[in-house]
Amino acid sequence: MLRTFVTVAETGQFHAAADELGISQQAVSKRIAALERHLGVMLLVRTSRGSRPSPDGQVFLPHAKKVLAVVEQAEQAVRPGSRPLRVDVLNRRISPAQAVYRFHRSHPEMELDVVTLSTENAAQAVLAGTVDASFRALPADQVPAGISAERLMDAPLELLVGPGHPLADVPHVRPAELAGHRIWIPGIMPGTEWAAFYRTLSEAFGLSIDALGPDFGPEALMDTLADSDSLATLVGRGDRYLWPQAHDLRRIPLRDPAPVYPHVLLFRSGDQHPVLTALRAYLRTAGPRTPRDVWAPEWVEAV
Amino acid sequence: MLRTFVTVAETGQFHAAADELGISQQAVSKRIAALERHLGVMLLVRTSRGSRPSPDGQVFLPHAKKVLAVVEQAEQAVRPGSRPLRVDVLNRRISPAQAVYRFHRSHPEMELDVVTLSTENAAQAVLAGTVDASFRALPADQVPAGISAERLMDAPLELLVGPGHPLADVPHVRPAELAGHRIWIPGIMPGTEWAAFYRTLSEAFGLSIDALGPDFGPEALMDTLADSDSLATLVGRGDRYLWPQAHDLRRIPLRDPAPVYPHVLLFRSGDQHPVLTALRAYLRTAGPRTPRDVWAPEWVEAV
DNA sequence: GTTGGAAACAACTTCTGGTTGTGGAAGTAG
DNA sequence: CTACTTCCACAACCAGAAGTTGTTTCCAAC
Repeated sequence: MLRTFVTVAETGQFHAAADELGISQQAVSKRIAALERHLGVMLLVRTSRGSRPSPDGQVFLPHAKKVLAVVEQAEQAVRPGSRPLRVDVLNRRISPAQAVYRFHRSHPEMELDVVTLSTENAAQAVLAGTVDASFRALPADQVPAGISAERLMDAPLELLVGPGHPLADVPHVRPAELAGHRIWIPGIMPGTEWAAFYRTLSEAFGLSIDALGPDFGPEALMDTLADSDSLATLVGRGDRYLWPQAHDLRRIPLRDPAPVYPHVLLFRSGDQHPVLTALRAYLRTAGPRTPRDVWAPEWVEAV
Repeated sequence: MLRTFVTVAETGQFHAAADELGISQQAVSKRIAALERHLGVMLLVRTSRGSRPSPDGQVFLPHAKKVLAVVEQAEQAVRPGSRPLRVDVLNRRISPAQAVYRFHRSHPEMELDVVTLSTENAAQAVLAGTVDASFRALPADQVPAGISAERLMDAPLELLVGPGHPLADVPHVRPAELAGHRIWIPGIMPGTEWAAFYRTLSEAFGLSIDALGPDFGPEALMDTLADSDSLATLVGRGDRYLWPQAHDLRRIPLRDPAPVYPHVLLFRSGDQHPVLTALRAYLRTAGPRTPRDVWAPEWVEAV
């Protein structure tokens, strides 16, 4: 209907538009009439030598073209084959996602989309082409054939506590000192490498990490933390949450050693997609540098 | 179809979306299936507890919302009642149109559209509400009741000639000196106040202005001028054409006296539209100032 | 007046897009 | 394990939207 109007406006005649659209002149007439009825205004002034946009039509024409262009973009975004690079992240707040956004802002011409797979098997999705790359912390022996893994970002962990927590005002804390404190990280799906990371971490330092419990979202977690004098959680440096501005929450860096969450980028081996190449290069240089004396699970591939 | 997808994505269930859209669950199912078939990708992953966007769906969702928003804008632009201010100009290149564009750029929040009425009777169109304001050079006695006229911009005329024209290199020229030169201004509709202006001008200074002839557009006129040693035309200072960059055309200001085209803004008396008020205020201050010793037709209302 | 071109109208046909009814898969409670 | 619930897909059916061909009206040009 919009396309019909645009075609008539550009050809100046119903019949020419009908030819171009491959339908009959009468069908064009009906479509235009329906569009005008829908909008409640006349869009075209009919003369004996064709049709020209009325004032309303002149105003509407660029909008109609814009709609068609946006529709085209929408279809392009999911058309298999020539679509933008698609990167999977665990969630959109963690530091790798933020780094991808920064990359996109500094290279606006590089088209890329960020998605969140709910799948456990991200490698399978990468192989199948559902996504082009995925940020994970996959153990080296779990990377299947055909998939490459590059450890691109180590996110140092920080303890997040409310103002009443015993550790609220220390400048930093050693992981071993967290033994006995209750650490709550809701929303971790069992069986994911995320869960494996925290399990390894808790075993290495004798922590009690409660990864279960319902996940009511980060806001609810923040509320709970702010009101509790004993509860704490772990976040990565660079993760983007509303805190600590709201709720007066404190981020306490972990040191000696500094546990890092090893973000690994999975992608199809040999994938030469230019945006993927550029993204990897960007992350190699622009990622937050790892502090000295880090701790990471042994099972993470050392790249 | 897009709205259906967005609704399902936001509610998470076909049935809830169907309720919200006022159709049956089966209809929603069909629509989504048709959309997925059209795009060639799965947009939703169906589980036994609802549906969530697939990676393709996650990418497509913001595009779909964008389409809906743009469609809404398009309808808004022509919806009678609360639509943007609509200003008619003789054509989009002349200085009043350029001034309106400048106003729009400096006040992006002021929504306004520019159209070109092909009607002779712009005042009628303003009264009828087809447009909210119209730039004309209407004689004072032709302004009908209910219409206000404000002379907002005097555009000094300039002679436009090719490099071979006898007047090509003079710094300025008096109108009377143009007697004997052939001046060609194609595309003037007889009976318009534009034609009346040039008729009055030619009578006042004994010029021979050829306002007839086919109008092949400004590019053709420029070509002709550039190649001719005797032809010239008149343009307003501030009119935006591709010249004089292309074709090596020269603009020669007219002086002693300086004829000005008196652009008058017509609008409904008492129209309090804030954008109209702001536009008039802007044009009063930002318009090009009139030089001393101007000439304008007597019949123009002196405001 | 006549002619020719452009768009609208009318009658008919097709098929899209809706409906109701039903079935299957997956979770959930007893 | 079985029964029940929830959620979506499939089938059959039906109305109306949207296409077709044929015809009429309007208007400008000859």
